[in-house]
Parts: sequence; structure tokens; C-alpha cells
Amino acid sequence: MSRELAKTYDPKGLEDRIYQKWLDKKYFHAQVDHSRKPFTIVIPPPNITGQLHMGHALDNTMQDILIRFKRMQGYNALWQPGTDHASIATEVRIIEKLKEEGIDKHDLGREKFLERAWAWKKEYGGRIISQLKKMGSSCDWDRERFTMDEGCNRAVTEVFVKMHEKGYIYKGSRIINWCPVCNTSISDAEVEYQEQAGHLWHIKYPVMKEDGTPSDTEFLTFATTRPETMLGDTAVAIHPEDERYRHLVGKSVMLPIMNRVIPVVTDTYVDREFGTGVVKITPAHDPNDFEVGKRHNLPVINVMNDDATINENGGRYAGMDRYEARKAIVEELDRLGLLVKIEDYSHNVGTHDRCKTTVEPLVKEQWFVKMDELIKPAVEAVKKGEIRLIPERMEKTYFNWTDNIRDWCISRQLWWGHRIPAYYCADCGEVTVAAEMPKACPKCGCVHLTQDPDTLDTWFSSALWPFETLGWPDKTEDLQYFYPTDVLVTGYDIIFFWVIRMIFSGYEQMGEKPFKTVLFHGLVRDSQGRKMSKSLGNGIDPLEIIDKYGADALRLTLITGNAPGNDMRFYYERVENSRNFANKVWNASRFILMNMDGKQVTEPAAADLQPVDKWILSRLNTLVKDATDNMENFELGIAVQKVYDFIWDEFCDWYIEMVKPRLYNTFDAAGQNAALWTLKTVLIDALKLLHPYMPFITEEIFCTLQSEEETIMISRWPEYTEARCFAKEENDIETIKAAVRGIRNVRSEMNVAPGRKTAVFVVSEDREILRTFTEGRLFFASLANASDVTIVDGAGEKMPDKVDQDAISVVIPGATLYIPFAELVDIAQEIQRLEKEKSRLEGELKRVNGMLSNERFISKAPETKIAEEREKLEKYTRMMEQVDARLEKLQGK
RNA sequence: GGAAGUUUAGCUCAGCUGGGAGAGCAUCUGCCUUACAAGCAGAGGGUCAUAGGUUCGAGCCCUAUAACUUCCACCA
Repeated sequence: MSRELAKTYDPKGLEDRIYQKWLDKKYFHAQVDHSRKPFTIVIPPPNITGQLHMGHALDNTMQDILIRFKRMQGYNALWQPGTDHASIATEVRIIEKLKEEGIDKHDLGREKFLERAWAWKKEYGGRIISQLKKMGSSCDWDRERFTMDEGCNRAVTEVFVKMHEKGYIYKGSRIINWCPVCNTSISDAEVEYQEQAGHLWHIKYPVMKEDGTPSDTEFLTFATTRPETMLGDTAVAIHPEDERYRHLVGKSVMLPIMNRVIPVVTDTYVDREFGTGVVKITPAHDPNDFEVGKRHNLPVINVMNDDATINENGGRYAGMDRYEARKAIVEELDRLGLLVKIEDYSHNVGTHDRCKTTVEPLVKEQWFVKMDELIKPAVEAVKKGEIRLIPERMEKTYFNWTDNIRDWCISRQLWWGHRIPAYYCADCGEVTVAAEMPKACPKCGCVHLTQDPDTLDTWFSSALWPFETLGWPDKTEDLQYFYPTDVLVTGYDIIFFWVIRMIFSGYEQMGEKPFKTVLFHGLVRDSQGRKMSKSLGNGIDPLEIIDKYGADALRLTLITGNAPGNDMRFYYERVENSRNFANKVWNASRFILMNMDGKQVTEPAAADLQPVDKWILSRLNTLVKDATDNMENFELGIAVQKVYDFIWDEFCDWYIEMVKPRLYNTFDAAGQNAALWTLKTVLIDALKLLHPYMPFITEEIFCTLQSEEETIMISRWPEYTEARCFAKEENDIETIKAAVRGIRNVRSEMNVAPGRKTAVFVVSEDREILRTFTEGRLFFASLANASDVTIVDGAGEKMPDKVDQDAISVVIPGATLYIPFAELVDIAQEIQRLEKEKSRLEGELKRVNGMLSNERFISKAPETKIAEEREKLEKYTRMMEQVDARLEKLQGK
């Protein structure tokens, strides 16, 4: 590769080229290697219907950072990719598409429908993958899996059969959530409650008299939000201790319209305080009523069809839609004089999270997973810290769900998905659960067997993802080596759907946790804090951002300034800033390359390294330690912020500027070499630290800089070393920086034209400080815009009188700087400036003295802290003396 | 009804185990200084929501309050 970089940073063209190179070189591929430690992440498989959105972008950026970091640290890093068939989401999309063509799913038939689905998968399944590649994701694409591939199918069947044998999976008639639009049952987790404005209808039923006829005068009044369900009422309930209704215990009421006599039952479920303290009981259409019905052996009368129209049990309302029926029934009750009143009422209505249709609780026969036993190891694991959730507070959410867990309804009346491996005998009705269809009914021996038409909840297969992708149910070497995985990165919004289910499945099937750590991130919202959604049209397409600013800039934007589990807002300004940073890195590198041009840069002798070189090497060394520590603790945003600050502030704005005079001094070859070597060394390590966050630009620069190296992505992660701790040099350079800042400050304050250079006198009694300035004289002069720097030993030499009188002075720790401005100096103003500095120092001294004179501080604070404060006291005292001396001189004039 | 989170500069947010309040953007001043105007140098701007408490010391820990957000439950 050439040793040149284009003049301006342009991610376009560069990123695709580099990604292709990585693919060609198989850098992402991981295989079992017992000489190295594995580090594994399985991707949350994106839906095949999906398009890359900001959530994916964030999720995958985080995973890629971790994987690249660990890979560089020498781990055998595997990022296992794949996609999810997304049963219901995909099926809904295909139905929509068929509808456009005027085709009904049922007319098409199951087989043809599945053909369409697989064609869909073929067409769109790869789209999201290519989009993930645009992000720079270093997944092992050779291992790409799909939740409905042959291996996953086997895993699903195996788990179903095994859990059925153990009694964890059963079929039962229970009240479930039904989506009348998608025409399927859904799990509790898929129900989303929405507050809706509705009504509370107060209705009365006539009490039955002794003679078996309904009373004209005695009624029981209650309130309901769903009057249409009265068609299925099989009782009216009151609280057993409710004095108001004691006389009605054991009696019956007449259910109007249906003209059915139904009992008055007593049940503690009834809240005496709410409404009239009377509840109508519809066991077939309300989960609570279902329970009441069971307790009192009430009949369950289902009055609704699957499409939420009233069925034949609803008498003359049969065939009517649920909301039409509601209206008509209320009207009829009104005509009958049984409608007492209508109140406005706002309440929560369960809707299907996919289509937002109001779900209908229905009694149906479905397959369930029994949760009480299965969940135990999953609870223990998090309690004992065997699985760590980040941030920790997610544990509360986790336990809130596990503590109130109910059996999981896993059967769906859908076609796209894993078909339930249960077979029914047409002759004797025997149910056989087996991996394959039995040749004959094991009970009656006949051959009239049919498979259950239902498929499984899409999360049933995702729950097995961490081990099925590594070869389970076979005992593969991969599984042995890469499982359990290390980190799961995902949004907190699917903790119930996915995280918990993976955990109990891992323990149940593997006898081992699926991952050690779960790293949660929040939602990426728009700049106004709203969720990005199609209906609002406020979504920002990551691909557009990549096209305009580059994947590196997008990645950096998503990972900075955000704590785990917190939502973030997306701003274009922030992407611009990230892009600007990339440009900064690019240009600094270009500068270094330009200066290296034609020169052989070699490791300098220790003596050739100047304090500035040691300073930046030492600062880098500290950065390596801090950033690595942060990354080990999953504090990715903090880590990269430190790298950012180091590169932009310390390296570019200070070190490069400090080193320029030496680079331009062609007479000192050794000094030049030391400077170039330091520049290059620091840049390379900084690039490495940045690589996981901004993989493309760092690769491009690294390879240009190190023409003999093929890639940065498997280069060695920098390590902290005592050999590069230079505390003294760090201190010295900080002093010079303080001097530079001080001078720039007064120059700016006094509006000195940048073109006007001035002499600077540095006066100190401290030999070390004198030496520091002597060694750094050249760059100090350049940074301070000085025409000439005179270093004066305050202990021996004397300042030239003229300078002393007409100069501005700046006090820094250990030294006083004089800048003779002649005509610009206004003594009164100068005194004022020094007085200001004096009062600042007084404040500091007051604080430090306050602490040090506090006996309790001295006796209780750690010694290092006390020593630190004593040093400050010393420093400020000296500075105060310097200011005082200067003031005395000026005022005495 | 239960729980969690948030409250820090004009805006959006960091602040990791308690030890002198930070960034980006925005604002103001001056600079096209031979890597970078996608830049450089300088400046202004904060009772860290409120009230208590613990501590030598609190943005950080504890208690209460307020506002906003989210999740869970679903009293018809």
C-alpha cells in the first residue's frame, strides 16, 4: 500500500474496499483452537423482514466493539451471526403482499403459502445482512444461521419432545389472548396495554322471584366496559360479606336478551368498593371471570368467533361484529329499560403489539410451557451473580417478570414457523408427540394420523439461539469450546421475550448459562425524544448516515455520551462532530506521514527522547490502562471519550504543536528522529485503541503508516507498562502548558495581534523548572508566540530593570513569567489583574487551609489525600508570594 | 395499584469505587499560523430538581417531596 493518504478524509469508497479485504482475508472467521481462550457473542438475530434501523446500528456497534477489542487482545473471538424467521411478523407481511395481488392466504393453501414465504426469505433475508456489513460488523459470516434452517429445526423438535416428556409442555384448554386480525393466539408478553377512552355501561338484571319468574321491581345493577360479552354471562357475583346483597345469596337473576337464568355467586374476587359491588361473570371472555367460573363450576359459553364476530351462542346477534353487537345490545337493553346509565370511562385495553388490534380473551385449546420449575435456575443464576445484568437495575425488571410468571402459550395459528411435532389419531384421538410422524397410532395401530396444524411462537426457537447456532443438539466441538457465550448485547425491550427465555432454556437444555453478561442498551430516539417509527415518519436511516458521514462516524456517535440501558437522542450535529473527529485523526496522520516522508524512522536512544516525548508516551500509557479498564467493565462510551480527548487535545493540540520546531530543524537528525518515532508510536497505539470504535479509518491509516503490516484488526492491543511511566516529565510539561496558557490568556485579554511576537522572561528559583524551560525553550517560544525566551535564575541573576517595570506578569506554580509589552502596559490595569489572581488564590488557600486545619480531616482522611492537600497548600502559598512580590513592586512605584 | 429511571451549562448528555463540576452543539472575541476553517487560540455560562440526613468531605450514599418518562399489573 502506498504511504500516502488522500488530502481530505472521505469514507466513501474506503469503507467498502476495506471490508472486502477483511472478508477476503477471513479475519472474522473463528474456529476451535485450544491454545487460545474463546470469546463468544451471538448476534440477536434480526428479522428477515427487517431493514437496518438505528436500534440495530447501536446494537451491532456495541457487539463489534467488544469483539474487535477481545480479538486484538488475543482471544479467539467468535461473533456468531444469523437471522430470525420472525414467524408472525413475516407471515403478516406476506399476507399483505398477497392481498395486493388479490390472493387470500387460505385460497392459496398452506404448501403454496410456505413456498411464497421461503421465496420471501430468499429475497429479503440477505438484505439486513448486507446492511450489517455496511456497519463494519466483524461477524463470522461462514457460520451464518437461520432459525428455520435444518439444524435449528432439529433443535426445536428435540426441545419440544423432551420438554413434553418431562411434562413441561402440555396441551390445555385455557383462556388465552386472541388477535382477531392476525387470527392467532398470542402470549401474555405480546399484549400491550393502551389507555383508551371508553364507557362504563351500568346495566341491571331482574332478580328471579320464588315463583320462577323475573321480578319487575327487584334488580341487580352492575357496570361493564364490554356489554356485548353479556351474551356469554353464566353468573353474577357479589362479595360474600357484602351486607347490601346478603338477601340475594343463593338466588338467581334473569339474563336478558338470552333469557337465561343464571345464579348469584359469592366470591372474594369482587371489590365491594368498585361501582355497585356487583360483577357479571363471563368465564369464556375474561381471565378473572374464567377463574371465578372454575371456582363455582360455571358453564363456559363462548359467544365469539375467531374473527371477533358473535357466534351462534349469541342468539340473534350471531354474525355481528363485536363492536356492532355492543351498540345493538346496549340499544336493546335500553329499550328493555335495563340500561341504568352510561359513564365516560378511561381504561387500559389489551392490544396486539404487532397490529395494535384489541385482543379478545378467549378459551381455546393451546400448547403451553409450564414455567414454575423451569424458571427456578434462571432466577438463581441472576440472584447469585452467575449471570450479570448491566446496568444492574435491570435485575428488578427481570425478577418482576420471573416472580409473576405464568405459563407460556407457545402455539400459534400461523403457517410460517416450526410446526408443532404432535400427531393426532383420527380413529382413537390419541395424541403422540415425537420427532417424526409415527408410522401408526401407538394406541390403536391405525394409520390415520395428522400433524397438529399450529406452529410455535417465534421466540421458542430464538430461546435456543445461543446453543443451537453452535451445533446443538449434536455435541459438537464448537459447542464445547465456544459455549457458554460471553456477552449478550440487546435492548431492554426484549428482556421478557428473549433474554429470560434464553436463560431458562440454556439451563434446561445445556445445564449451563447461555452467557455470562447481558449488556443492555436503550432506544435510539429522534432529536425530540420520540420513538422512531414508520407511522410518525421520523425514522433516520442509518444507511443514509453512513453514505453521508461514514460508518465510523455513525458508530462513534452511537457509542459516545450514553450510559448502558439509557435511551439516547439522535442528532445530526453529533454525527458531524464524529465525522470531524475522523477528519482530525486523518489529518494528524497525514501530517506525520508527510514528515516521515523519505526518512528512516528508528527507535531512538533513551537519551534522545526529550521530556515532551516522554510526557506524551506517559500520557498514552495512562490512557491504555484507563481505556482498557473501562472496556473490560463494558463502559464503552467512557473508554472512547478518553481516547477521543487524548487524540484531539493532548496529541494533536499539544504534542504535535510542541514537536513542530524539532521537525523543522534539519540540523538535529537525532532529535528529529526521536520526534518522528514518538509521533508514529503514539499514533499507532492510539489508532489501535480507537480501532474497535472506528474500524475503517484506523485500518486505512495503520496500513499506510505500517506498510509492512497487513491489518490493524488482529494487531496486538496496547498494554500498560511501568517502563513508560514518566511522572516527572508529565509534571514538567504540565508546567510549560500552564505557562503557555497564561501567556495566551493575557495576550488575548490585551488584544495583542497574533502577528506580534514578544519577548518572554521566565523567572524561577527552582532549578528543575529552569531546566524544564531550558529544554523546552524552542517549542515554548513557538506556542507562546514569543520572539525570544530568556530564562532567569531568580535566586542569583537580576531581572533587567526595564523589563521588570514595563512587563505584564503571569504567575504559574513555581515561576513568574514577564512579558514586556512597553506601550501596552497600564500599571493600574495590571494591578487590577494581579488583585484578581490574588483573590482567586486566597480562595484556594482558604479551602485548603480549612481542610488541613480540621482535626477530623487529618485523623480520618486517607494519607494520600492529606499529602495531596499539603502539596497544594505549598503550591498556592508560593504562588501567593510571587503575586504579592509583584504587587508590592508595582504599587511601590 | 406496584416498580424502575430521569432531573447537572441555552440545548443534548457524560461524570466509572464519595476527595476541587465535564463534553459536543449553540453564544461571544480574535485568527485562512506551511496536518486539518470538518480547523486553531481565547471567553462567557451551572444553589448538580427541592428539603433533610450520613460523612472530615456529597453531583455521587440514605430519607422524604415534586415534575417528567418507562415497565409491570388490569377493579368489572
